[in-house]
Amino acid sequence: MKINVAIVEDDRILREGLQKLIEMNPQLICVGVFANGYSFIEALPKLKVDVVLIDISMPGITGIEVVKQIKEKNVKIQYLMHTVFDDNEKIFDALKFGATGYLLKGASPSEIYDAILSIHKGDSPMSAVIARKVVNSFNNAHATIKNKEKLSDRELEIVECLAKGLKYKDIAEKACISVDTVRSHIRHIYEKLQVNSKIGAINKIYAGK
Amino acid sequence: MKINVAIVEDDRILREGLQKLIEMNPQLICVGVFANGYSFIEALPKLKVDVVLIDISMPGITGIEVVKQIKEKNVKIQYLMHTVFDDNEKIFDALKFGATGYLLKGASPSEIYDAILSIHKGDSPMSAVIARKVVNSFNNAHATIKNKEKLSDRELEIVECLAKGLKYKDIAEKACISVDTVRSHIRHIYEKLQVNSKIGAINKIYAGK
DNA sequence: TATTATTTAGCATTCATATGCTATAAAATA
DNA sequence: TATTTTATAGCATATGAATGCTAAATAATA
Repeated sequence: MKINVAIVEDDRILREGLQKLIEMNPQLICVGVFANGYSFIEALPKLKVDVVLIDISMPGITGIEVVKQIKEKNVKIQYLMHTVFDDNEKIFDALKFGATGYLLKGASPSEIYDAILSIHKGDSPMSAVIARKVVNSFNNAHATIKNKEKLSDRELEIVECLAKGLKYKDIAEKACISVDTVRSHIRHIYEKLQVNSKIGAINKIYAGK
Repeated sequence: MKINVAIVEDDRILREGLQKLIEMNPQLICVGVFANGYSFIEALPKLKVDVVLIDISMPGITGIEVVKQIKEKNVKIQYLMHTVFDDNEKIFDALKFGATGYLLKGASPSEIYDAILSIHKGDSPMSAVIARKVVNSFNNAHATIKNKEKLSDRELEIVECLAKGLKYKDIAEKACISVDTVRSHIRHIYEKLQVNSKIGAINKIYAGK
């Protein structure tokens, strides 16, 4: 089964280069080439696309906006964001909206082929440079784990309930204990974590992201 | 400058294979080979290590535990986790404790070399399969962004304060408005997000991670 | 221009939370 | 065995938060 690929790229040279590259590979079909987000979104209803290779930042509607708008209607299309590695925040925004792969500008033909096949398989091709940016978003998890260790199992269970927004009464029912016992647990939790509110405790346990 | 590499791997065949591979590369120095986490932790004080290639799951103390224990003392060492791709939760745990790269078992010599050089450069080498697991942890961000869009700038500002654990009085001071106005904003926020508590609102705006 | 959204502000009331103090049995640990 | 941690429970009180109702000026939008 061949993979249907669309290209969205404002730079003419790059766009045509990518098109030729896709057309040269017998496993891929180039189903559309677009110079901007508008024309792609417009053409989409008539298009059968598996993978979109899209420039992350284009004049007018950006690649991120395209992902955002289309993901709401069509979840299956995979977006391989074409980017330069110092696009920091944009890289995260695209991820949040449902992009699943990154291709650095300047990638070799074989890297481009690999990335398209990989993303179509359900993986997330991305360079180590970009992966590091993603990995770093896990960095402060270390402190929160140390706080987690301060609490007993039962206490952690209570904090989980707090994080879900349950009231003391709800927690009492769920845990089959009295409201006063919930209070007691929470008192201990606050002491251990050195906080004095539900949100304070939650932030110590599930901080950052 | 050569890169000092340590190997921690319980499987003898694999361990010796990796050792030979490292020793064959003139850019790398194998400063230690260990059959388990204990002996590595014990030897560490006398060792000058840049990159540790470590099996994620070993009998006794696991690779994850090793990362966890050592990261607290020595932040600079980079951990390249050696793993099979269906190790799902372990992969996340290692990330949280400070591992920054993944090497699949069965990787080719050149992939191993690339990964070591890459992680030492400050990037995060990992296969597309593993990257996808990481990327998927961003999946529910979409819903939260849509909720964010429902709020005005001022309201978002208030929610941020709530998330930090500020009280109404604190928020009023910080925003230079009256406590009643804070109340008013929060009332509107709750209506828009269809919630009835601070934590409910926070979860709608900063959900999941 | 008419309507809606935003930002500001007030007051009263009920409900929820935080905290001070106490207490007991079981379990884990020194 | 002695001590500490954990899980349970109670009561009283002060503080904080949620909600019901109102209102008015400005900004944005239909």
